[in-house]
Amino acid sequence: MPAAPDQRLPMYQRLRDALAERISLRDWAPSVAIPSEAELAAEHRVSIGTVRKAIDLLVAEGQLERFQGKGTFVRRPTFDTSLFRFFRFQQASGQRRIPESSILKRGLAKAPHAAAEALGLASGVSAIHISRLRRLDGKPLLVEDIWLPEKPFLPLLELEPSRFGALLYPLYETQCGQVVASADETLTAEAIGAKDARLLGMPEGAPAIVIERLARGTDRHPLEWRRSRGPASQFRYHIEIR
Amino acid sequence: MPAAPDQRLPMYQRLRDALAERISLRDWAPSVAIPSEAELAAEHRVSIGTVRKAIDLLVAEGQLERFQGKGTFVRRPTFDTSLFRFFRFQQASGQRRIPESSILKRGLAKAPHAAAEALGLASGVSAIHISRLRRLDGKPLLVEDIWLPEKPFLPLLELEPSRFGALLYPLYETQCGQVVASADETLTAEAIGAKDARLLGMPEGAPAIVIERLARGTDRHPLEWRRSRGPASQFRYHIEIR
DNA sequence: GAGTGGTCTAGACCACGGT
DNA sequence: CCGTGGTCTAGACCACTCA
Repeated sequence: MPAAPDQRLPMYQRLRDALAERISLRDWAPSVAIPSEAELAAEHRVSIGTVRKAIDLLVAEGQLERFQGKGTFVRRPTFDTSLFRFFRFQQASGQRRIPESSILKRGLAKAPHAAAEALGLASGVSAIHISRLRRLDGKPLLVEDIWLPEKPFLPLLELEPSRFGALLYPLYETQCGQVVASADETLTAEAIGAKDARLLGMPEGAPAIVIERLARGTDRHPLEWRRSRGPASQFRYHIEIR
Repeated sequence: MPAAPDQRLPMYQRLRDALAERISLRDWAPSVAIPSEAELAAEHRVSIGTVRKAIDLLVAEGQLERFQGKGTFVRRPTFDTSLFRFFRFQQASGQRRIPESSILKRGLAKAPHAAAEALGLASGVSAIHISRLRRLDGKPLLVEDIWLPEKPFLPLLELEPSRFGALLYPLYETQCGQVVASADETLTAEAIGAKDARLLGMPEGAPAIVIERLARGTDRHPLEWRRSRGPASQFRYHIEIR
């Protein structure tokens, strides 16, 4: 997989690639600093400035984090750029809140086309399906359908539903050894169906924001696909153009 | 306006601010290179590395563009990160296309609350209103309501409607001397109203993507506020999370 | 105080664009 | 050919964290 480093590439690019590979191989735990800039410079026979430039790239990509005086660390994604962030949960008092979650369904089922394709499964193959409703202060916010490949995620089928907390990704890590390292999200809007409308307490046919997420592991292989729906009236997404 | 440079700030930050101010004062035309790194280094009595770091920041912000061998140039925003980009115009054959535009209305009117607030106008004050329908290959895509402060934009009221092309920003520049340098966009979705539904050829109450844009001049003062609506079925927005 | 990243310098040579 | 930005070096000193 790791292609031979192209000698025509600048040194700092090759160094970036070398470091990126060690990150994806999980050579360095996120809690302990990677080797210092001086050590990396000596190890790779380059000057410290070149190391800094390679690390600059990885920091810009969000793969590393620097802390002055402490060191440089492998970064875990915080999902603070997720589109979900733009559902404004009424009492928008500033700080982030995690909605509670109740499992509506959990089992094996034939994956729908979109899920199978995103996960790279043969069409018609069965996969783990989790359906849940997320609420904030009891008020329904999102309905989610989550699809996972059977292989590494089987333990989830045996876990007591009460042990599913508000967040699934820590569960993937502790129960299945899978770390979510990145994700792709797609936003669309559509008229809400009768069933989801009932769950969300909104009129049938009212506009809903639909967010699809494909979560990937450290090697960028697909881990989880989910589709979430929530009332469009509570959603505002903002960007700046320069 | 330009605060006294804080001596505690790193040199490259102060230099960035100095360059940013010259950009916003339009000292440098976008078509001619700004002074070379060596010249800026000499002028500000710093090393070339410090100049490079200051320019790095402005390039990352999208204010400058570098071309090896040619020089560094002031960048005009291309709006290629605009949310509008994610309306998929049927034959998505890759390259960008600019929808045609027909003016539905043009005149002075009392600005609605959202427009007045965004533009910093006293509520109830009258402003220039342009309403238009945008099509691609004859197929309606977007309805737009555009609001402009009377002051610099009066020439637009006297311009023959036939001279409004597909793009307004070049007109703002040639007719009113106003350059759009940045913008904020907000995305929501709502059920389409009867009138817009008719214009867009979609069923009343169907979900529509609503994009509001506040365009700003070089000094970041608000120039134009617009609200655009289009069928949600043709919209897909994608981001990556790391 | 030892070790980390953050800032800054003053050079060298390379790659590219235009003359 | 010259001038531009791109890469790379080998140092210096500062600011911060932690023992």
